[in-house]
Amino acid sequence: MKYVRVVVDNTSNHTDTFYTYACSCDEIRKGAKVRVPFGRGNRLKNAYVFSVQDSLDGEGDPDPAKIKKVAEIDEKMSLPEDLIKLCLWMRRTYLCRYIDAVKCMIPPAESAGRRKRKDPRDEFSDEADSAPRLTRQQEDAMAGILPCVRERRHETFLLNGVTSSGKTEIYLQTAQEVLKQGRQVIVLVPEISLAPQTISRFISRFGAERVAVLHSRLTKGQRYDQWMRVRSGKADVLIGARLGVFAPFERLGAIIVDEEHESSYKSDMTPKYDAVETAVARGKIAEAAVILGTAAPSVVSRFRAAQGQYREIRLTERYNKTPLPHIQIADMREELRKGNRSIFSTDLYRKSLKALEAGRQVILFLNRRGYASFLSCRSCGFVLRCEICGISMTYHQTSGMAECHYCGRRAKVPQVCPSCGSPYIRRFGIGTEKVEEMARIAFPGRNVARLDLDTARKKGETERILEAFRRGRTDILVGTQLVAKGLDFQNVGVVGVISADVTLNIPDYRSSERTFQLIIQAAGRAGRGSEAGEVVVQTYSPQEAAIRCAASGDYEGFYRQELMIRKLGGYPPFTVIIRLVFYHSDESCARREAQAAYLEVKESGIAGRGELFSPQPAYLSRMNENYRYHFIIKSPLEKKRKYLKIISDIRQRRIENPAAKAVMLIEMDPYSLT
DNA sequence: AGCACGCCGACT
DNA sequence: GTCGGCGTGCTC
Repeated sequence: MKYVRVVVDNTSNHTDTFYTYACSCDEIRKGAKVRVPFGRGNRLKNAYVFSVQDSLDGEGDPDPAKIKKVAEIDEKMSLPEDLIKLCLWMRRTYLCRYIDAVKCMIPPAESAGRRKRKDPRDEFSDEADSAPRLTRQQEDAMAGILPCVRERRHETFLLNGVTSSGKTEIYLQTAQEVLKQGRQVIVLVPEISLAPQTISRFISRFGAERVAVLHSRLTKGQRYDQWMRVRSGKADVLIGARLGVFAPFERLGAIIVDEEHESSYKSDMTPKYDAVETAVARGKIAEAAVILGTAAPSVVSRFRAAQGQYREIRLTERYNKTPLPHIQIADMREELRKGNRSIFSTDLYRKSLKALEAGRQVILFLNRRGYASFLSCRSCGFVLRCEICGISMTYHQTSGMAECHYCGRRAKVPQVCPSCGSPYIRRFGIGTEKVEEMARIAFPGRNVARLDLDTARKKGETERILEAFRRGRTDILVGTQLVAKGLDFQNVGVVGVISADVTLNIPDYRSSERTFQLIIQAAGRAGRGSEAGEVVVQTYSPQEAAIRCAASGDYEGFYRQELMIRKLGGYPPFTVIIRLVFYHSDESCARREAQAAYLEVKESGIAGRGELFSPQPAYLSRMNENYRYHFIIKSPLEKKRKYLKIISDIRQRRIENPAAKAVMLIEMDPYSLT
């Protein structure tokens, strides 16, 4: 007879603990999925085994008289042991429930219909392909990675390689070695729909039989099938979006994260995990190598590499030796002075025209998020920022005031520019639709298409638009960052960033980083074929480090400057931002409970200067009939544990207190403050 | 979250 | 008597 501690699949906050059951099967293992009688009705519930013991040792164990027996064991749906450890890590790190973590790792309930379904791998050809000769730099990179794989120890590599430096080949050869060791490999890509080249290269190298694909766009049935192929050992290479990090491999040898800087690795649902951080945690637990690949590392990853937590490997040469495209900055203040009020600078217009006449194509980017309107001077480029937080303030229609989304500070909108006295201080906001319209007018007779969230919503539409562009039926493609990510078109002569200021001025401490990334990525879209390409970045803030450094390809310069700003402002990697959101249909409820939690944190006395900010309505304060209040903690790294303890105690007290009506959400390093 | 228990009023 | 209303409290 064994005793097992299980987590019961029950959405209740009140059952987020271990329950002890007796089990007559001695072979029961950690990670097993079981069915247990639960509650007064003894109805069978799904549960997962978190530990197995031979006897009841008293400590934390319940009254033996209350212990029931495990009803059945579902061997084929069990989880590997390292994932159970990862659940514990997730609960600790993101303050989610055990079951929330488990739910990330199991496929959704099998659908009733057992019809034959389409396999997501079918879309990819599997023409066999063999490993090419590596460049000298690639050889050196492999020399760093291979010993780690062979010795089966954990290490995180930050593979920092310029666009087209052959990072994918490094991934392939690392995977090759992992498979040779009889182990398995996970490859994460930021957006599966935009990475078909990566998938087909893995399928070509290893054969579709060994490869599984996992992402949220699959149907439930497809996801179940792919999950089973991994679980049963039929596949040993998994390519997936962020949830692929939870693939149930028993003998994980490596996790490869492509484009590690991408924001899509952050989950927007509970638990709000960060797949990159989770990959490193799983790599440690499973003693697997982790490779974070990127052309421009996130500030946080680069900092960790500098601290020695990761080992950085650089690839500075392009595989085909074509030069990186030239990036030109167009100063839109100057354009205004010259009387150009259009959205296209003279240079972007001329270069585009020339490229189109030469039979080449043009991509125009604009990253516009509907609600984010900031205040900017069109004469000098001044942007209204919060004096305390340093991030741009957002104009609120309702109050007519500018507000800081971090600390809640409000300011009157200045009539004239505080910096240069010009009256042209305006709310900023044009969208891709406008750009599409203007492009039609500016380039008559050319085919213009638009790709953004609105057009991508329709199934198959993204593929159709991209295919039309690939075949040259479209001359000009207007889009949001959807177009910037990893697309490989050979005939793009010009890439235009319509307004780098839009990303630069979203109210978030990462806005500079995102702008830098966006420009580097956008530039990577130009001149991928044999001929060079040109990039024009339009901005009202040409002096900004993110823009200057991106244009000159100076990552180090940007990184140094940005790190200094993060240090001064108390932002990651020097702190962890913890955000607590409270929502309820009754406004006073949400406000009162946010205030109460805030006071508890405050009265604990651990918050130093500039660490704790008082509650305020969230930007979209009324969402789905709910009123939302939030507050923010900037926790220095060494205090993270203490803050998490306090917050988890608050959560526990709220569970026990029936007067706590609002829903409390906890977010670590939130991506945005909506 | 379920689900049973229980203490109340309204019905056969 | 006993059926069912929903408030209360526990789930190994």
